[in-house]
Amino acid sequence: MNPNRRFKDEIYDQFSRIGKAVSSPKRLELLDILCQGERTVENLARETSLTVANTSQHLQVLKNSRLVEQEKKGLYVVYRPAPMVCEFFFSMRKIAENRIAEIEQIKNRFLEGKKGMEPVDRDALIKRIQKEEVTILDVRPPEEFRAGHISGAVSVPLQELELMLAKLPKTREIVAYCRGPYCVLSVQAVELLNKKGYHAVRLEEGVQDWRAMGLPVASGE
Amino acid sequence: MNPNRRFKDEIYDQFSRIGKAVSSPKRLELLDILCQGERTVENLARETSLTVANTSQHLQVLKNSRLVEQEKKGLYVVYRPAPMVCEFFFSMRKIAENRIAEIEQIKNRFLEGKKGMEPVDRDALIKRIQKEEVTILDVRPPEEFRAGHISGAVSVPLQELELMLAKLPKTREIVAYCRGPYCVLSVQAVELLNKKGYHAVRLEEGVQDWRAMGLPVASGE
DNA sequence: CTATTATTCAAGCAATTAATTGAATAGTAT
DNA sequence: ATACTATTCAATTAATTGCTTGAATAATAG
Repeated sequence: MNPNRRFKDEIYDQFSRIGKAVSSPKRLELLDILCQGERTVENLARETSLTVANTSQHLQVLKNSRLVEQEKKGLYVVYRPAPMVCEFFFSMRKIAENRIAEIEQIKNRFLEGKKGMEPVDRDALIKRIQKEEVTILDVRPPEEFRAGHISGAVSVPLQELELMLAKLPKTREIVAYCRGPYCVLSVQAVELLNKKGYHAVRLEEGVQDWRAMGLPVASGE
Repeated sequence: MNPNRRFKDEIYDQFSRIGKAVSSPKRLELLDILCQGERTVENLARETSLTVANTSQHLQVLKNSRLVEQEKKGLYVVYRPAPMVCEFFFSMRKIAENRIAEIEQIKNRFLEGKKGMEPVDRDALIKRIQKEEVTILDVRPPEEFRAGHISGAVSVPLQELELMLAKLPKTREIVAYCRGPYCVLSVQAVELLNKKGYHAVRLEEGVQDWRAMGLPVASGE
């Protein structure tokens, strides 16, 4: 074959390794989770409703296309996204949200009929958060809160929310957030809170979006 | 199934439409070419060494994932990238170049033994270009030159290079460029020029990269 | 050493995809 | 109308991929 043609075929073949890695919905979900912080295989399997073997296979694919890195820590293998990968994932997500109308529809259908999920005036909400006029709940697992959270937020993992209810103010408005627009933890939190008589709304943005907007993020504690 | 799980599956399934679109080497090549300017199916088929039917099918896939748009112009159908798609493609290319070592190897193997292709001091070359100490040749097809080219460059499509040789200065250094690092037009141009006794080198960057570096780009003429 | 746990490997099946071929459609020119 | 050209459609084949299952490996604890 023509060497020029061969060169191009070889080059685009290499590029397509990245594309193949992100052509599977489950691998995208894995990447999304990994962008919140490193995880073990088992943890990822639980989050994605995959078998452990299947999760491991998907992670091998991601590793072979250099999108994730792994590190053995004792009995566990911890995976984390490679540099630049999260930015790439977000640009892909953004293009999907902007150009694929079905995504908005799926979101609306899912949130339909749920209280506190109506699209709020985002900028107004963010202003109130900044002025500390509301209580902000980070309902993700505690490791994720530690890895980075919205400044001023309180860590109340969804699982513990019911037990912690007593400590929350009934009069003050509550804003719950989790990993971003496709994470349902905050949806469940807001549902529960409203059922119990609190005034709660959901913030769609996750920590990444928050940071990307230039707003303050804290970590640790 | 659990409605939360269903929601996630549906969402990531939509995201994966973008990934599936860019998981094929040929579709990536098509996108790369389209980012240089709109094209007809036939033209794309010729550039990619695909059959017309096959090209059309790939373009349908890209259209269904909303990465390209089409417009019927008389007998022809003209395709062009959708908004944000080229930025996305470039970020994908960048991640591939940075993380997949094979790409550099393939490039080196291809350029090995060719004169004028040795990696030059890029910044020094760009300075000389800006100071107009060298002649810059844009060896892409004329439509692409018209759609946008490096300021000060002269359009000499590769096909016409041999005929235009007489008009080129033998003493002054010549810099040839085309679509970017994976376009071989400039490689062929530099090879020909050096064989004929000119002093020619290749600029790896394409117009997009040039613009991205904040350097002046012109169009028309 | 043995048992336990986390992860990976290997084989097999069902579903999806890329490329090929030949036919169909839609504009244009005569 | 008829001929011609660019593009798309439809059917087929070969190759690839995702998931499941059960076994293998590796680190740790008793």
